[in-house]
Amino acid sequence: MGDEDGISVQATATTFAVIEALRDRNHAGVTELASELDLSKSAVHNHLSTLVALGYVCRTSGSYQLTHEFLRLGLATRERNPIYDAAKSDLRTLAETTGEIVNLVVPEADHGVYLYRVGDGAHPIPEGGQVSLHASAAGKSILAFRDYDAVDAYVDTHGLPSLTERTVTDPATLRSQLRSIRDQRVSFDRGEQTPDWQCVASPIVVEDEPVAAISVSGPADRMRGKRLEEDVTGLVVSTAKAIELELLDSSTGEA
Amino acid sequence: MGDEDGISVQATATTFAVIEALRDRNHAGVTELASELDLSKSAVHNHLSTLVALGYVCRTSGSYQLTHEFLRLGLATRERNPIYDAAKSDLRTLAETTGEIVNLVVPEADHGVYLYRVGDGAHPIPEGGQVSLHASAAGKSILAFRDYDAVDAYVDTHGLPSLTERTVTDPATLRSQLRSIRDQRVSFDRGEQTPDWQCVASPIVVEDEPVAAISVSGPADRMRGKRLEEDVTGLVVSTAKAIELELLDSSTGEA
DNA sequence: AGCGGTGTTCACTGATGGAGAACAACAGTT
DNA sequence: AACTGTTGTTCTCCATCAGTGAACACCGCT
Repeated sequence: MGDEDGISVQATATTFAVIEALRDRNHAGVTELASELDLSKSAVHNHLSTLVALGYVCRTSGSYQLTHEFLRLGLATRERNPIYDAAKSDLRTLAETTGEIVNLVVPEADHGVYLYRVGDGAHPIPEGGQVSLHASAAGKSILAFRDYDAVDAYVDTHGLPSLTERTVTDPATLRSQLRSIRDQRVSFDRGEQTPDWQCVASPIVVEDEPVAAISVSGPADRMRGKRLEEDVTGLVVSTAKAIELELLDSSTGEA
Repeated sequence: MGDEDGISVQATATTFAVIEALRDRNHAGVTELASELDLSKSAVHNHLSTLVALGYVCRTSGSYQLTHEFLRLGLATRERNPIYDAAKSDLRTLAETTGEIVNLVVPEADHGVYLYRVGDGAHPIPEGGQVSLHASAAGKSILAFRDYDAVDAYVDTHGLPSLTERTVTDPATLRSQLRSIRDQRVSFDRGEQTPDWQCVASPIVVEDEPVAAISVSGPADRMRGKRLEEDVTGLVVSTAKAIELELLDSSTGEA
C-alpha cells in the first residue's frame, strides 16, 4: 500500500536509489552511499550484497560498481524495437555525409528516448537519455503525428515548461508548428532545448502512428543558415522516408 | 537474515526476477508473470507498479515492458570504461577489412563480457552477454596475462566445464596454451565454445594487467585455413597493439 | 603498534510485502 | 446486447523481513 505515489515495494525503490547512485559516480563504497542516500550502512550493505548475489553489482578493488548485466538489459530493450535494425545503417551513412551527430528517437510514455546515436562529439543528452516532446526537433515531429486530443492531453498534464528562452511555451504556437511539421515532414529546433544547439528532425510514421524520429544536431555555429535549412534538411527527410519503407518491407516481407 | 546465498533483501530479488522475465518475453501481463514466477498476482502487481513509478517499466497497449532507462544504465556501464572509446573506431575498420564480426571483451568477476560488437550477422552470444574465460579466444587471451596463482584460483573455483567436445578441459593443456598465447599475443578458438564457430583474439594489456581482448569470429566454414591462421590473425594482433597504444596516450596525455 | 577509516555482522522489532479472495474492467463470442 | 472467460486492480490481515544502531573486524596509514 504505502503512500499514494504508486511505490508499494519500498525495498525496490531503495535498491534503485543505490543503483542510480552507483551509475552517477561509476563506483562507490558503502559508507559513501549510506550518507548520500540517508540510509544506515547495514541497509546499503544488504542491498549491495543482494545485487552482488544477483550479478548486477560487483566489487572491484574495494569498491562497488554496476556490472554489465545492465548493458545486456539495456541493449535488449533497444533491440526489441524493429526500428533499430531498420534504421541503423541508414543513420550511419547520414552521419558520414553530414559529418554531424545523428539520433534515432522513439516515443515512450510522454517523452522521447535517444535510442541510438551515430557520430563523434559531445551531445547535451546522453544516448539512452530522455527528451521532452515539445522542446526538441525530434519530439515535435513525433507530436505532430499524434491525434489532436493526444496533444491536448500532453499539454494538460505536462504543460510546456521552458528549458531555454527559445522554448515554445505557447500552445497555439506549438499547434501551428505541428501543423506545418505534419505537412513538410520536417521540424527544427533552434536552441529550444539547449542553448546554442540546433536540430533538424523528420518523423517515421507507420500506419498513421509516429513510431520514431531521426534528427541531425550540432552546435549553432556549425548548423547555420543555408546548411541547416536546405542541405541537411533534404538528407534528413529522405533518410527518414527510406527507413520508413525499410520498416514496412521487413514487417510485411517476413509475415 | 535469510539463507546463506547472500540475498538479504528478498524483495529486490523478486523485482529482478520480474525484470528478467520481462526482458526475455519483451512484454507481458500480470497473470502471465505471476504464474511463471510462482508469485501471487498482487505481489507481481506491486512490483510492477513500483517499477512503473520509478520509470523502469511502462504499460503500453495493456501490457508491461521494460523502459529504456535500462539502456541508459547499460550504456553508462560501457562508457565508464576508457577502453571503449579507445577501441571503437579501430574495431570498426577491422570489421570492414575482414568482413567478419569483431568483438571487444572485458573481464568482470571471473568471466568475460562482450562490451561492444561491430559487424553484421548472428553471433552465439549477444552483445552485453557473458563468456567463460577458458572456453573462448578472447577469454583465454585475458587469462594468459593473469598471474599464475590467479589462473589456479580460477580453475579451482570454476573447473573447466566443457561447452562443446572441443573445449579445453585439461588444466595442463590450458597452461601450455596460455603460455604460447602470452608469447604470440594471439589465441584461437576452434569450436571450443560453440560448435562450428571460430575465433581469433588478441589481448590488450596495460601495466601487466589484461584489461580487454578483441576478437574476430565467424562460422567455421568462413574462418578456415590460411585465412584464419594468417590473414585475419595479423590484423587482429596489430589492431590490439594499436588500441593499447591509444589507451596509453589517452591516460597519460590527459592527466 | 596504534589509529582513522573502511566494510561486515548481529539481534531486535515495527513496518511492510505478500497471499488470497473479492472486485472491476474488458474482449470475444454467440 | 447480454454473457462469459479472462485480465488487471483493490483490499484486509498477518507473518515476515528489511532496517536500525551498535559492536566487531579489517584494512591502509603514519
